Amino acid sequence: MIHLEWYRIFLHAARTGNLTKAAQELYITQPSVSYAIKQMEQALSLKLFHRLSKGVELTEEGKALLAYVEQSFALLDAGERKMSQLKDLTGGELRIGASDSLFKHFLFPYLDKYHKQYPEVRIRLSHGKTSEITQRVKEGTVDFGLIHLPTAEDPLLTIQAIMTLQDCFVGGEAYRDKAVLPLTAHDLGQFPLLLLSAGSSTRRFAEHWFSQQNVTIQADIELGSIDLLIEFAKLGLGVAFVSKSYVTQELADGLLYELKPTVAIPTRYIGIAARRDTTPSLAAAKFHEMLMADMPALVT
Amino acid sequence: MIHLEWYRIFLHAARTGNLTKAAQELYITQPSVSYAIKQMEQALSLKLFHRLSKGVELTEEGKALLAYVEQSFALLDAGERKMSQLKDLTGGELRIGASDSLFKHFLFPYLDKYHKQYPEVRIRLSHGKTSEITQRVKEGTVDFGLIHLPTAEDPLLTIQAIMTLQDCFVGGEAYRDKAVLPLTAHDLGQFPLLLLSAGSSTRRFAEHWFSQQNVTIQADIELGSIDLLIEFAKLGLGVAFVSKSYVTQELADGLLYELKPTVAIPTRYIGIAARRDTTPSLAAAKFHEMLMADMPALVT
DNA sequence: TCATGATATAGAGCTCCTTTATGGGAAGGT
DNA sequence: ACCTTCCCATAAAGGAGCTCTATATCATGA
Repeated sequence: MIHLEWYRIFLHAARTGNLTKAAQELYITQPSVSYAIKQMEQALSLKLFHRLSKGVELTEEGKALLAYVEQSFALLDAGERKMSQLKDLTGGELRIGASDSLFKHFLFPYLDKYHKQYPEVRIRLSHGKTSEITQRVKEGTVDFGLIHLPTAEDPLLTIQAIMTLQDCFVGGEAYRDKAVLPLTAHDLGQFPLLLLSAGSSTRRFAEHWFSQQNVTIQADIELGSIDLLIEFAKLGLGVAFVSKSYVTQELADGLLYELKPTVAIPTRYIGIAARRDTTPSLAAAKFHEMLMADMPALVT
Repeated sequence: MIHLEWYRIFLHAARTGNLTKAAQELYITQPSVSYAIKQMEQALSLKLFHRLSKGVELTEEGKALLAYVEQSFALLDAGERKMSQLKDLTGGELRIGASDSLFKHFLFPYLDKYHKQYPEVRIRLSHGKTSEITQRVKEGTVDFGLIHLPTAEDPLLTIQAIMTLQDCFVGGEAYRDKAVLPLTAHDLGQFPLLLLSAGSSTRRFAEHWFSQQNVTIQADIELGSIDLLIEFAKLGLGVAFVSKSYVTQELADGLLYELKPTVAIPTRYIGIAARRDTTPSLAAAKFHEMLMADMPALVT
């Protein structure tokens, strides 16, 4: 078996054509290089160098070997550089999966900040339903997932609540006078409702809230994007069910009005799901750290 | 600095996902593998494996590294296979340079035999003038060269005579009666002469022989190919100056007749030129051996 | 709770790489 | 011719660090 360290010595010797110089480059002594080359030649049972009076020169066989070794070492060097990049986050990638609505309204500012701090880290986002996100976390396809809680326990996952989410009903100018007194679920159900598409956890959550109060609702307008939901509400097309934090600005500006329900909408939690038993990549760990630094302490 | 042997251990560990198995594959103990991986992680200052209860699993960084290491090792393996081929002559190449006329009439049977014995060795031939051949030998572009002697001494070359060459004058049927008695150079110069093109060493040799006897000649027909020279002579177009061994058959068959000169044509030598101080490649050494086995002992 | 199968750690041992010292050959200058 | 210089090979001693044995520790599953 060829001792791999020999290849390094071979490489230097071949490039310099001088065992003494090769030794200097490697910070070892010339006999050491001599010895290594000799070992190598014995192992391969062929001569790699011609010994000339003014140094060494590759034999044809040596030249052939050099071609392979050079390429091989170039790869290893590239690998080590890559590792170094990953280490100091000047490379690598951060892969986050999240429920559709969380990206823009929750994650975006952090991604922006992260990207500014580590511009070399490639950010890959994938969205999907909560079950798809957790699956990707388990597979290792994403570093971690952000999901709405509660979700099913899974022995392979750690799930940690990191943020509260307070939903609310909002309407445009037309609902200004409706916004004074608390409304029953039934009352709210009478308005044209602007809801996220069926399948989203927010939609399920809203339906659940209504159904608990024996109100069956039907979305008048169903959209895939929370932004559009808010825009439509501003235009007065109906009452939207959205997270309060997404419309803080609009409420303050008087573009939207909150319709308070008689029965409080439960607080929801945003959770972060990661694989148990695995250390996240450095890129991911840094992001996690950044996220947590900003979060109020929560009882999980 | 990463000790390269670590990579081998890393590779096995990554592939098996089990340090103990990796150790078995490498015929070392598990703590040895543990130790190596740890060294490596410290050297790169990042974690390469997640330690799970049922083995190890690559981290993202580890996966990235594995890609490089696998490719790199594949190359080294390929290199070792190549060396093995070169060693047992199931690969590699034999590069011979020779003066034009030598290939067909001298070298061909050996090349044929060599190729039959080592069909995997690629044979590359290059022809040119003697000076070009020796130049290629010095550059290492060819393993060795076959040339007509004498040639200039060169400190970088070893030149060894390996075969004698006896030139002669031959003519066709028309010269049958001329072939009885020895002829002077002057007599021979009167015949239409069939000679190799100017520039060839055979041509120079012939001219030299004539001029030493104060005969100035002029080629009536000048050809680049010895075969054509012989054909023309058989057709009776004149007297050709060729090596006797090339026309042995024709002389025996009575297709050509030798015109004996009064002054003997000196014996020439075919020599083999190789670089001094360098061992030939194995492919070349074998050919050289095969060549020499067939040669009569010669005083150089 | 015990057995099993992993990895981590500690400490001793020994391999084999490295070093120092030396020799010899070739090239180049005097 | 002789001396100097440069370079590689060899011998023998020394030691760094890999490897081994033994053991601890932890997780899993029966």
